[in-house]
Amino acid sequence: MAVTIRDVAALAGVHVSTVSRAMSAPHLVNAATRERVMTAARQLGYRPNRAASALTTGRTHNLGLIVADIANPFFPPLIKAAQAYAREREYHVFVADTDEDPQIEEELIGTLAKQVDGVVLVAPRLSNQSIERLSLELPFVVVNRQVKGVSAVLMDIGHGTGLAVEHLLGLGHRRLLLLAGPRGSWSSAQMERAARLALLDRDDVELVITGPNAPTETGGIAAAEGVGRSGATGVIAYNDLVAIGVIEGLTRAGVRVPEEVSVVGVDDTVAGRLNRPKLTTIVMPTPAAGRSAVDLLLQTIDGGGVSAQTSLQTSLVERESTGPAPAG
Amino acid sequence: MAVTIRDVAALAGVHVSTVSRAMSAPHLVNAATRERVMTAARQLGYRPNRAASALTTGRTHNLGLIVADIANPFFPPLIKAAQAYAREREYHVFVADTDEDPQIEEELIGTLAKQVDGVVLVAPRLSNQSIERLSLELPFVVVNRQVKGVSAVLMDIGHGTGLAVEHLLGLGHRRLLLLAGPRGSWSSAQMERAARLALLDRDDVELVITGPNAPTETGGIAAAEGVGRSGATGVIAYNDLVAIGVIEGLTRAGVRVPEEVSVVGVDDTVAGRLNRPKLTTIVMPTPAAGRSAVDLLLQTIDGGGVSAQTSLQTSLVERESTGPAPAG
DNA sequence: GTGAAAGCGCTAACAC
DNA sequence: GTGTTAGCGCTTTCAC
Repeated sequence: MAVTIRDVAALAGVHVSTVSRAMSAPHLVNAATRERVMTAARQLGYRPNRAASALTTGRTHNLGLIVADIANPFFPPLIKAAQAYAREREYHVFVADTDEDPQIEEELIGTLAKQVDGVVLVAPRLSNQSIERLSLELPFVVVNRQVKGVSAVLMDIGHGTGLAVEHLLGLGHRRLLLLAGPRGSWSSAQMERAARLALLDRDDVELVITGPNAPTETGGIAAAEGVGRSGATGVIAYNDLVAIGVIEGLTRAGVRVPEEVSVVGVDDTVAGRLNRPKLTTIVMPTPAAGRSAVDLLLQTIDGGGVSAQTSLQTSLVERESTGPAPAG
Repeated sequence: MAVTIRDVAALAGVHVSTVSRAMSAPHLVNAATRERVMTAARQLGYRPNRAASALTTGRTHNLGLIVADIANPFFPPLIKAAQAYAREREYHVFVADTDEDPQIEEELIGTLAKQVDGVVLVAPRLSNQSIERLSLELPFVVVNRQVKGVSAVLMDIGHGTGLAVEHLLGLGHRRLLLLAGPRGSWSSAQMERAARLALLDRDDVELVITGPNAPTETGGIAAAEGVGRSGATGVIAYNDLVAIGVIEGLTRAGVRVPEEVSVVGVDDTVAGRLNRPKLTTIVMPTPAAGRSAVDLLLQTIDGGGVSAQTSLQTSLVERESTGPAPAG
């Protein structure tokens, strides 16, 4: 086997407990002794076994990060940032994909529980009730979801939606279509609320909301035909993928974007930046969300369970998929 | 704390070792006893502590997966597949990002070592020598890299490159440009070799190779101006991102794709599918690679360290970024 | 300031 | 077939 604390102790000529102290409570040990221990450790290439120390301390120095679909371009920047920040704080992170299945999600939490100090749940598919129950046993942070008593990182998509609505109104659009996301999606609900709110005092503007729509390009293509039927000239899609799909569907049907119909996405993924026309989209601060989630989680862990919330601002980036409403 | 094997033992009225056996070696225990144990376990919601058992068995049931950049669209499908397959086999996976930095990569391996049974290194930036040395201490599988004595999953990019060359020749292109990847990239080297090989007996065709290029859209934009200088009408880029960048750069310079210059990418990422024109690209079987890597790793772990290789076929998908060579 | 000893949750001989 | 015991690598009282 690899080198253990015993080997270090032997080489340094001290007891194992002294080595342990030298590593994790240096002030409790004589400077000279500590030096000898450290030298011995370096010489042997000693690395403490985190799993072993977890057994006594109850701290694994591991985190779980559970997402619905790693391959969905929304998640990778968040995962990357979370993982990078965790590394800075000397934590490792288990990344797991639920394939949008709440049962897998719950199972994953169960099997991960003993090996982590806490879990970040990104846009979970689990019910609030389940999350509340589980959060009694393990610190959680949810991203883009609000659950009583559970720390959360929220990207203020409502604000972004308001921006998108204003943008379209400014371009002269008077008939708007909001393509909702999957049933039960928190952010979709926020978008709907915000869009309604923004139009409350505008009785010259009509808002149509359709859904649920699959959060994918295919979902967007399927939704495209509804655009024509709705008569809307301004469309806000649940996410970039859906927006890209809508544009694709519209283009196939001979409808030009943005000349005849303007489309706004959500997320600001690579996909949207690469699409032609380049997508006007609501920017979700995913890297910041990843960092904040880990930060909050570590606070929750250290702070002994007080829940907190971080709200992150969204913004609108105007590119090529939106333009002036067609005359008439 | 949570429920332990002791609680189960107490409830079932047996010794802890019997519980342990009932869980991991059921055939060694009386059917009736096992039943009682299982019932007790279920009743209490008992979950074995993997970290604790790892202490005695030496098996953590965890894997490490180290990639250069989670946010690069090449990786997520691989990560997703690896993680899903690992879950089926009752393994959890630590995912870590090195930011293309070999030092971080090595450090990560070091800190992960004690907590995993093996590590998958995807397109590592580490030197062969380092990998060989590290592989003495821990089972590894490398993806798209060949290191003596280390199991590997190879995507046969050489074959794909041959296909791309043939495709361009068939379209009448006689002056080809290969945009190499980062220095030290195994797959870039394979591509160069294959391209040269494919043109060995064609002295009517000229091949120019330039590089290294950053494996990003920006790298591609930067490379675009070299295309004009080379006089090439057919370009094979190191990956989709570079291809997209080249097209962007070319377009800005007023060069039309594919009418004047044809561009082939590598990877078949979402990005390429979404790009306009849609990218003709060499398809990398990334999900299969993720699965195979985990499979090989588990074999290596169980089999006690014999190394093996899996080679995965690549193919070419023709879309809109390639076309007949311009006359003249 | 350092050593001795007990114990975290679990497994693996070894008895019986 | 089951209980006893020791021990994995580490931390944490408790003495001295």
